[in-house]
Amino acid sequence: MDSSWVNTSLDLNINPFKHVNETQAQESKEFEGYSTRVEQKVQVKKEAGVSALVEELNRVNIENQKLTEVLGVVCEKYLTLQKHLADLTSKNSEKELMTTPVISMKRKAESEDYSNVINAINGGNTESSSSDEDSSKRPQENLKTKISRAYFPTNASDTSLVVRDGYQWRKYGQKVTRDNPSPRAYFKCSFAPSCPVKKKVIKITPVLMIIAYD
DNA sequence: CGCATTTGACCTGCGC
DNA sequence: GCGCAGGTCAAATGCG
Repeated sequence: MDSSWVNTSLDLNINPFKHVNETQAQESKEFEGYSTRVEQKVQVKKEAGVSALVEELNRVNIENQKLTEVLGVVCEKYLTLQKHLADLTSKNSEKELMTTPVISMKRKAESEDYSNVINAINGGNTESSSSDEDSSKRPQENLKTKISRAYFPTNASDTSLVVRDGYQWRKYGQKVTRDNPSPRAYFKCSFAPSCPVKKKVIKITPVLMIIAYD
């Protein structure tokens, strides 16, 4: 959205009396012979109404100017954000191009998943956007397993993948994967013996972990 | 001693 | 069908 795309002016008619047409002028001439007393009464009423209308129109006009200014500021901020997003996206694509030859073409789904994570971060989403897309494309898979993700800040010096999220988890495995130098940890819910919930903790940057709940 | 964590082995699924 | 990589299991180990 650009400010040039939208006509921010409300195009308020601040002087409606300009647009009186010729027929109305003729009609007024025809009534010139009427008594002056009636005319004066009507004139007094008209003047009071006109002054009120002009006052109202002035108020609306000022409001219109203020809104135009606010809209201009909003458009400017939007353009700045859009530029920032474009920069981040281009940086990300460069990074992907550099890493693509290293990452095996196998486990394609996993690699795509990881890039979606980065995209989600760039887009400012805390929830992966891919999950929404997948839900429309592959509804049957989502019926089987519902995976949600959360991003968790961590210290760069903290090598443990233990996340205190208020639930009881038992770590049952840890694995180093090719697409990420830092290991990923696998946890099972230990809140109840029959609890089927699992979570996977992956450190995607030194200060950020992604937790995938299954 | 009991529980949680670690870690190497095994299983499973996907791509070629 | 084979090889590879992610996911899981279970014995070993550590800690309170």
